[in-house]
Amino acid sequence: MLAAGTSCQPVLDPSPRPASDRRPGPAVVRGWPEAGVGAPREVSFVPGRTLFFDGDTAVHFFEIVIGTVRCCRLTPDGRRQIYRFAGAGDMLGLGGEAAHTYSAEAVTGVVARRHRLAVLDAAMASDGRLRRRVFGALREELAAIRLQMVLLGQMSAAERVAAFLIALAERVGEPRAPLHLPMTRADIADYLGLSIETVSRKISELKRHGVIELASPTELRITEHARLEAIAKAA
Amino acid sequence: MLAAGTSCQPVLDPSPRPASDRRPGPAVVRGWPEAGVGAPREVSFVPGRTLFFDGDTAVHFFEIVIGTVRCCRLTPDGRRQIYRFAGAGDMLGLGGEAAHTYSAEAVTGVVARRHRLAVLDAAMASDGRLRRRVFGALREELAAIRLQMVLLGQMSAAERVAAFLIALAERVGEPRAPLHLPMTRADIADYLGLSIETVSRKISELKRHGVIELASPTELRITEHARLEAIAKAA
DNA sequence: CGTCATCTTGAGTACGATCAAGAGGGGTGG
DNA sequence: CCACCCCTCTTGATCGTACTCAAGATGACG
Repeated sequence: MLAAGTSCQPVLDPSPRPASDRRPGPAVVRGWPEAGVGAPREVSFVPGRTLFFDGDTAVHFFEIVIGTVRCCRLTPDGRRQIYRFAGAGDMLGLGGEAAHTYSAEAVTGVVARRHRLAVLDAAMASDGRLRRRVFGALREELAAIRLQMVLLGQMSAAERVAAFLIALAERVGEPRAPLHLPMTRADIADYLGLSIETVSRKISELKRHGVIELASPTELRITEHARLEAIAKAA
Repeated sequence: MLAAGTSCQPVLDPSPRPASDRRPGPAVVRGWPEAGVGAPREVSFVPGRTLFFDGDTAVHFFEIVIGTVRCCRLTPDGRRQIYRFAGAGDMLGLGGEAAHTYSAEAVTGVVARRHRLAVLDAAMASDGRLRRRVFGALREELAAIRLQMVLLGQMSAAERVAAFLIALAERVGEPRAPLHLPMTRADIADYLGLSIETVSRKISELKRHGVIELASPTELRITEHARLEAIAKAA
């Protein structure tokens, strides 16, 4: 299914496996040395595949090159909280935990650089740039997660959806550019602490009020940026 | 009001100022050198006083010696999310941000060691133990915050309150020991993403069902640990 | 003893969840 | 190529939980 060793592009599996398929499925494309952190390997994942599981012994950390990854936790009774959507440039599993405390799953086709955690500590001693970069990644993750806590604890459904779209648009940079939602409504719901139906309703409302245009469920454009920001008033 | 230089114990101000009093009010008790991170000073804060404000230039980080600190963010329209209650041994403001992204306020009388952030980077290069300790603190903060996101996004009011009490009890260690709540119901509400009334109601329910004993609003004992954990089923 | 802040409890309301049904779209097989 | 299936998304109706508003209880402090 997965043509290994031929391309850096994410190779999409025609029949993506369910997330419950409990095999980390990296296809090693190639590896090369990089200063400071040993020899990273570039690995790719088809949508739905898992980079690592909650509870796995933390051996590697990942640097995403292409694609979107959802970082999530499951409760014993099956509820899921996505606490982060990671994209190109983001680092995963940096905490240095003995075991990962969350699962990381490919939402789209994903290409990532895989580094050994073991060499990180030593490398950080000698390499100030690396140390500051790792610290910067942790800092950004903390800042983002704190914002998300305000969202989950204090904001209404409409505010959450508006804030989500704004954050997504800011990632892309261009405020007028069409926006692609790589994740499903279920993913968005579990990220925002809402039900699928509520997410769908609030998006429909924004469309009905002319704040956004919806070409398809996954393709939209923010037409009234100011109004969207007014709705997501809790910055 | 504050007898500086006389004691390490938190000196409680008889008339605590509101949190809106925008002066960081450390009373320097004494300073001494410590290996690796320059010369920390031991500073104390009366209840309600602020260690640092959201947006302040990050000059110091703090290590709590005594007391409880609430780390929070305010939305433009005045809603508050407390994302962490920090206690003895916890580190605050470690992110290394240019500016703090949250406020830290003393809930009780607080004594803390104040370190300069500027020397941290250099010290971490040479001191592996320090580096791992700082990393460990960041890791723990991330792990705790992720748990809190599951709580905020997925759990019911009853589950949140139960989980909160369990977490508090685990901090103390002794499961049968009487538990002191240093924070008000408003603090708990803003931490759990609930209203004051709901927090009060759920605590009353636990009391009515014999799961906890409530000597006073701030003094309780968990009598039925298993049932409390069953209520907070989403570990 | 009075005042103020916090906490508790009650009544009514509203927001979002749940249950349910139908629409749209992509992929597969006939 | 078309029909069918499945999955996702949308929309509607109803329900329940937690919020809001309101009033009283409790306790600390002057």
